[in-house]
Amino acid sequence: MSTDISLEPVASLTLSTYERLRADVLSGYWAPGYKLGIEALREHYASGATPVREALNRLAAEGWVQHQDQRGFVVTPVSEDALRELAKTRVWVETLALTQSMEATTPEWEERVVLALHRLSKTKRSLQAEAYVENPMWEKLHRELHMVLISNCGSRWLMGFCEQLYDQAYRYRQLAVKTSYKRRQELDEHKAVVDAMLAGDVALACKKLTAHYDKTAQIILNSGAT
Amino acid sequence: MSTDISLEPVASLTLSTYERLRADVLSGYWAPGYKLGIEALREHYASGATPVREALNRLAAEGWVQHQDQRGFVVTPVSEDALRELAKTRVWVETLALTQSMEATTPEWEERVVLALHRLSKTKRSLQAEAYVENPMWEKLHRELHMVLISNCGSRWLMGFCEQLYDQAYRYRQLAVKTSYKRRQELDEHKAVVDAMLAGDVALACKKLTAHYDKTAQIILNSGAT
DNA sequence: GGCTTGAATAATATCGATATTTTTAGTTCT
DNA sequence: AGAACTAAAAATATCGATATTATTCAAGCC
Repeated sequence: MSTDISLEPVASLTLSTYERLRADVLSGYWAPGYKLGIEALREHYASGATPVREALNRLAAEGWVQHQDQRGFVVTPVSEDALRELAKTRVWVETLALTQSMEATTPEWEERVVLALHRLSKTKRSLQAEAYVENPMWEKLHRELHMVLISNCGSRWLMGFCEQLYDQAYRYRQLAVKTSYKRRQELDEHKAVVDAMLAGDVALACKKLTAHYDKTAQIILNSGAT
Repeated sequence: MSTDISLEPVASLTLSTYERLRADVLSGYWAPGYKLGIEALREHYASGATPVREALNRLAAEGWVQHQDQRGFVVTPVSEDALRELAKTRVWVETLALTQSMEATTPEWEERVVLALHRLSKTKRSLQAEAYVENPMWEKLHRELHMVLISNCGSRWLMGFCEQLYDQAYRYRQLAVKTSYKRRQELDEHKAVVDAMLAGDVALACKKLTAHYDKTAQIILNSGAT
């Protein structure tokens, strides 16, 4: 099954449909290239045509789905080239954001980073030891760490771009995980970035961050998921 | 009046409504903070509630309007701080894109840049000599030049971000123009960027581009439009 | 007088039905 | 057979009407 129904009072059907649909595209539940028929979605999410349509329009603007005029919506396809481009862009934009964050460093920000790393280090990547089973808490804290790292850059635009790129990369990660899950010492990689950041070494921090992303991209490419 | 009705066959009402609405927000026809009531828009654009709603959802995802749940849509407000943040981000992201473009330079790209600058130089900024009257052709070619300059960066994401920031800045320019129009030697500034680019001097090109944007932001801030 | 309460009002969000358009499938002609 | 055309079927886009939810404004209460 796909997403669960949240128990909290739902503000509007459009929003709820949007959020669930988005989550299902990110997780790979709706595969890249899949034709998202209005009627099918309406039924799947127990919603109406209007909310589904509005959700799809928002997702189209964000690049998660593509809209072919008069021919409906499809989940944005993936490709090796697209992944390489994404990874490249991510390195550029996020090192930029990290650099700016570090140049405006404050004790308060450093503490937030340290805390985020600590929390992540206390959390298991997989819910099971034998096989990989996504741990939502780990995912949440991982995203959190990356966002906190750039949160001091002073530009909401830049943070938004990083967020977008992070989520796009997450979809690729999800697709790869379905094929093969490679163990790796992610904590060390994160720690290297944070250490360099605490030392005030911008170049080293960017280098470590770049290495982290390059490795991620490489693993996904090798998995052959695309 | 706001936007003209295009004579070409319109693909879908949603798309047409989206495009006209977007143009009207960009031009400042709908002022920042203005409440965009569904019924009013439906009537203004001779469209239905569904197309209007879908257009607004797309614009919300792009940051042109804000959606308050169950309370409709408003045009995203402007502020001095927001403009400063926008200008700062633009400098960061576009110098990044320009740098990457230059590092991957090709004769073919250089020719496209030279051509874009030439065309812009042949076009008047204002349709009238005495007073400022926007020249749509100049606006088109100006945007074109900036886009061509970064078009060689190798990342659609990055180009998309620059486009978004460019259009956001355009709205601020439009608002400022309504207050006061300052003459300036824009062509020289553009030429300086292109010359540095042709000389292969990345640092200088970025410096000139930064100066260009800083000046633009300063003029808008001084106009007191925000 | 200021604050809360409660219709009346206005707007948004959503649904069900309809008009278009695209796709599919079948049929005919070369 | 293969191409081209046509009719039927399916899907999208759009409309008009309804249900819900905020907002307004006036009356009652402390």
